Amino acid sequence: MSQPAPISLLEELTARFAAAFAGLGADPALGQVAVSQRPELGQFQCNGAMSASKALKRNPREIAEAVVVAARDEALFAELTLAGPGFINVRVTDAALAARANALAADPRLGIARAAVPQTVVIDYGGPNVAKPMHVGHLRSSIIGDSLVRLFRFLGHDVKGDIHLGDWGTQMGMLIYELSRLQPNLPYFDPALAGPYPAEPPVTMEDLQAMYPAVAARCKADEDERRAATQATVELQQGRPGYRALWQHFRDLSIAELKADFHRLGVDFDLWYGESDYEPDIPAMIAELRAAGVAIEDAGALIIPVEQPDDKKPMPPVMLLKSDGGANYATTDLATIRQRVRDLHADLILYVVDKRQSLHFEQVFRAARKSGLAGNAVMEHLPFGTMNGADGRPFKTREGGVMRLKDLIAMMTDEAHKRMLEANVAQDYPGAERAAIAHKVGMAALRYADLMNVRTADYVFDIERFTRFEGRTGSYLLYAAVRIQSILRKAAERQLAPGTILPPACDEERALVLALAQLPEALRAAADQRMPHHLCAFAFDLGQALSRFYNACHIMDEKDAARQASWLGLVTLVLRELELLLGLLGIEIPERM
RNA sequence: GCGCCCGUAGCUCAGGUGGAUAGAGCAACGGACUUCUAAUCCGUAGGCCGGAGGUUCGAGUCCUCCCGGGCGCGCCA
Repeated sequence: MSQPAPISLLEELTARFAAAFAGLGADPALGQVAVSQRPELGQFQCNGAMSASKALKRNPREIAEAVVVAARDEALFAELTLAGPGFINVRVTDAALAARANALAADPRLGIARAAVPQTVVIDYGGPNVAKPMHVGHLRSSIIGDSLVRLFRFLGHDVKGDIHLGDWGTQMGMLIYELSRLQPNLPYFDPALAGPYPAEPPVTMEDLQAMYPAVAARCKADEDERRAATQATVELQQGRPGYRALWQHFRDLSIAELKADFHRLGVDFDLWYGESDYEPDIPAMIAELRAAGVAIEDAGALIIPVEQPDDKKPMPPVMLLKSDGGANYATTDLATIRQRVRDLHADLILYVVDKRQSLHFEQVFRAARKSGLAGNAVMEHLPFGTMNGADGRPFKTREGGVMRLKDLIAMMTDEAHKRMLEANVAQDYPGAERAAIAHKVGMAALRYADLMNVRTADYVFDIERFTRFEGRTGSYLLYAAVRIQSILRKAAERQLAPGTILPPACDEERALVLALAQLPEALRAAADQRMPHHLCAFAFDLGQALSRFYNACHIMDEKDAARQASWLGLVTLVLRELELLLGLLGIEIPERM
């Protein structure tokens, strides 16, 4: 029933060398095998002999020789050679490679083990705000988070992706205040009235999006305006019925808009909780924190000190209640952790949030641990860098405003369309199919261009470069997959079926099998580091290995039927890995292009 | 001021726990198409890895200092 966890090729090689090192009395960890940096010398390498030299007080070269003798296995190793001070270079037999490829082909999970101990993982990403248009600042959080959701879920964890909507706090008070100024006669503002209120919202989404920047700017500039907005916020939080009714309208309008935007982007959430959902829990949480002596009064506010003796920097306390009695961002975040641990039974909580908020999360995590409300859950802030324009400043529209996600998606699709026209791609397909392909190409370009960067680094948005059909782009990978699909269709027409994969007969074929065997390491690196760019890099390497093979070996013209069937099996396997990888990146592959 | 992140080819970026000659894409130059979709592939050229010390048999990677850039630092979210 429960099958033994599959072991990757690299793990198998490492196990052999680890045993050999252990046999010499050295640390088995020194047996770590890596893909060779010098392909002309070997496919893999092990450098442990040099490190072992000190502990064993022996010449590294001697150690390497002894390891090679101990590891010897003619079925697995085609070649074990020594070089330099004690490098061990490894080549694997073609028979072993073929066996590995067939094992992958036979495994629905492509050799990827399910987590031995599945965890409940809550991933907090997206984080759009009600009434504010979603802009490119939310883009990275959304697509990185989405990719991590897909990855952790594939690895067998119980994943809950939570949008953590910004639907509470000052911004809502600002909007209510702004509407009271613009339309003071609405029933929501009549203190004598406690409802019922109209079912239809008094404003449209467009109105809200115009109101927010206006009122935010005035609050920033004018003390009185700010006070009025704060007053509205406090009254909302105290439950004034008209304000709650308005808030509900604003929230409903925004969610409808957000769902449409995220759908276009291909991002889904399991949970649509918002900050407001934790609001009722806050008094009880504060009472607990007070009772436990964790929260203390300071200068009229309620705080949790979180500094530690070994801090190298000043660590401000978490502000639970401001001196005006209002709750804060951090308060909501703590209440959220409390709920995720108590009700969702989270083992791991990942926050895909802008790197500028790292101090905030440091404080909140400390407070959550100190107070015990995090239980045993592990919390991690997964910071990401900014998407910049060509000027190196955060990406803006030509007019200098924030780029709305909806417009960005349209831009990407249009640009993809333009490229397709230039390259004469899909021009004879039906218009609806062509449009669908353009959307997929545009989204693939956007997601790949974003995810290929190391998460924490800033990157430059360059739509022309992203949508190119050449090089490290989403389109390149779609093309690789589509070419395989095309071959498999042609083969099916000729009644040719994929067969057992034979030992590779040429360098391109061998390199392709070797690339295929490295899938587990790519997924593991991406998951361990929570860095999807490893998936991007591996997908490109695999695509390139495929293209080389494709150029060198003409499948449909192959005369040897067994070899032809083997090649069909091989490219089927490549397609399955590409489908998995692109799927984890949230990239959809069209039937044809 | 204190703290965090970053500086690698003309441009955009990779570089597990320190390992051999620092890689890729784009751009440049030269090749391979009666195409299983050339959106591809092969080759050439391009580098004092910001600078200076140090640890080590070995440093892009670890430590210290400096230069240059980004960001953050109690009642915003």
